[in-house]
Amino acid sequence: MSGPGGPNGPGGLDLDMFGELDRNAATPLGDRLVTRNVADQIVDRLVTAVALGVYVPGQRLPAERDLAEMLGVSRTGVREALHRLAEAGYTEVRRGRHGGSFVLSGWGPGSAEMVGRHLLPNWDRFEALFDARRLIEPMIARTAAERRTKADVRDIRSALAQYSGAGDREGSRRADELFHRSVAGATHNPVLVGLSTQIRSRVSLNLGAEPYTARIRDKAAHQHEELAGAIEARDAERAAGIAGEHFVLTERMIRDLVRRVRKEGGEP
Amino acid sequence: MSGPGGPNGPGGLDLDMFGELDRNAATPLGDRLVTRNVADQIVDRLVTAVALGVYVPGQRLPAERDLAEMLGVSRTGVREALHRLAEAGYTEVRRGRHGGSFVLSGWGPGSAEMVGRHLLPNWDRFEALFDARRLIEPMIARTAAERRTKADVRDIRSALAQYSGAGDREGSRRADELFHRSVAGATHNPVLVGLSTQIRSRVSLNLGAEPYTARIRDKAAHQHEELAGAIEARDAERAAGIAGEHFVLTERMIRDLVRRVRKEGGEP
DNA sequence: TGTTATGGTCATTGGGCTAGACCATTGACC
DNA sequence: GGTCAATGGTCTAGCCCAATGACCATAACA
Repeated sequence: MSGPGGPNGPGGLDLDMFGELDRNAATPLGDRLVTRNVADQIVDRLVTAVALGVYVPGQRLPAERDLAEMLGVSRTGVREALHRLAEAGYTEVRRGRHGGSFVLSGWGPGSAEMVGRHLLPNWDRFEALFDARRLIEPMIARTAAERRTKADVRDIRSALAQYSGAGDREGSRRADELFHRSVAGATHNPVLVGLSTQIRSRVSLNLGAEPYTARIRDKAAHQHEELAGAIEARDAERAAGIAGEHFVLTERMIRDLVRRVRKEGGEP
Repeated sequence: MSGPGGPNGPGGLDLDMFGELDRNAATPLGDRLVTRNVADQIVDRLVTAVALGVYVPGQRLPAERDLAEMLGVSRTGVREALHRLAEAGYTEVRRGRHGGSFVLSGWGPGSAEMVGRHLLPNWDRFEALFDARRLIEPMIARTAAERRTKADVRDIRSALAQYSGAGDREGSRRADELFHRSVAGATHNPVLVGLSTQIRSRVSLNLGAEPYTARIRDKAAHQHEELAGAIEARDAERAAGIAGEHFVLTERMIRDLVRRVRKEGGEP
């Protein structure tokens, strides 16, 4: 990925979003250590959040001081990150009361620019993550169906209700997270819960995926219902099947998106 | 050992179940940023390498200057890491020519003391880890059987031969690691390879090493052969079944060991 | 028109890491 | 027995990043 002065230009964004994922493959101790800049990491997360649809064009990002506190980092680092975003053309900075960094139109989820810069350069890695998720999540769903207690069912149902009642995007996101976590929780295995959480958070945080549109949301809601039903009925295989479909849903969306951009923009 | 983030570094999937489970859940931007210490990262890598049998008891780790160059880091950081290892009792540092950091032996799993002091207090953790392994490894074996290429088969066979030729316990351990890694490698998914590796290293880390007797070794060797055969034959279900049995084998051994010690020593 | 929430700027401080030199110790080899 | 090369042990100078904290500038709202 473009080093300093690479294809993105001197002020460009260099998004290394995977760190040492496949480090174990080569030498016994792995590659050289990389200590990532604070600002780099923040840029990474913000760009991803925009790609995710967490922040849509026109929307304001959290204030510098807030971001600093949220991320447990000084305002200095946050400022540098926000400025890089602005220089790269992702955002516009306004001063004064109710000012802040605003996502520019044209840079939302699905923008060709976003895909070209964020997704294509790491496509192999995305494939691996998707692939792993497609294998692991159904396994977790199957196990959940086999082991669930009444209390688990209550938790899952409650998350489901919260998903239905969620009004905005952020609410949906939270409820979705809660739902999947409660499913994983039904395995009664903290290792699996952690694993599932991490995979989901990496697919979304590292990936710029899972855009929220109304249609997707409805379909996802339906699958959630079905998955909950299968788990409640202790129908392990059906639960696994539904989980598989569920995660293929967003995966396919992203594939379509990438394919479209590849055609338009030509091969990089 | 192995501080927050686990031995795989910030990019790897982390199986640590004692971290806050809801860290990534709520906030759309994810966890608080952590800039990991250089020394921490080196410690993690070294501990993992030892746990995986890359360096066996009695063996010398690379010299400070070499490690520094290998990892692209200054000698200062390497020194701190090595000293922490020594303080933690993993290694012993010798000076002079042909000196260095040497892996210590003596934290093997056979001793009742080891069981009482380390195994019992974390028993829940083991249960979860074993449980997860019992689910994940068969899945990996299944996937490997479906995807293996001729080259994969060659790798697996080669590891198998090395296992047969291994004379001592450490040699077996290395060959075992190599075998399982090559099986995971046949999935052609770096995420799965990392996951499998991490599970193995976690088990070893908590255990010192897996129990080892001639009988177990032979049985394991036999299962390895069978697993290799199933993968070569692309018999996914059989591969999964064998993998399941295989990991149940050592699991049962450890349970027996613990039960014995519990009886002798009384409940802690 | 003041208040307030925001970004803009600055100086200071501390920590972590690098780079390099030099010392101390040991064992192998001649 | 001496020599020497490889190794850990120590120290210093310096850099860069990040944190801290204060203050300024600006714009919108009441």
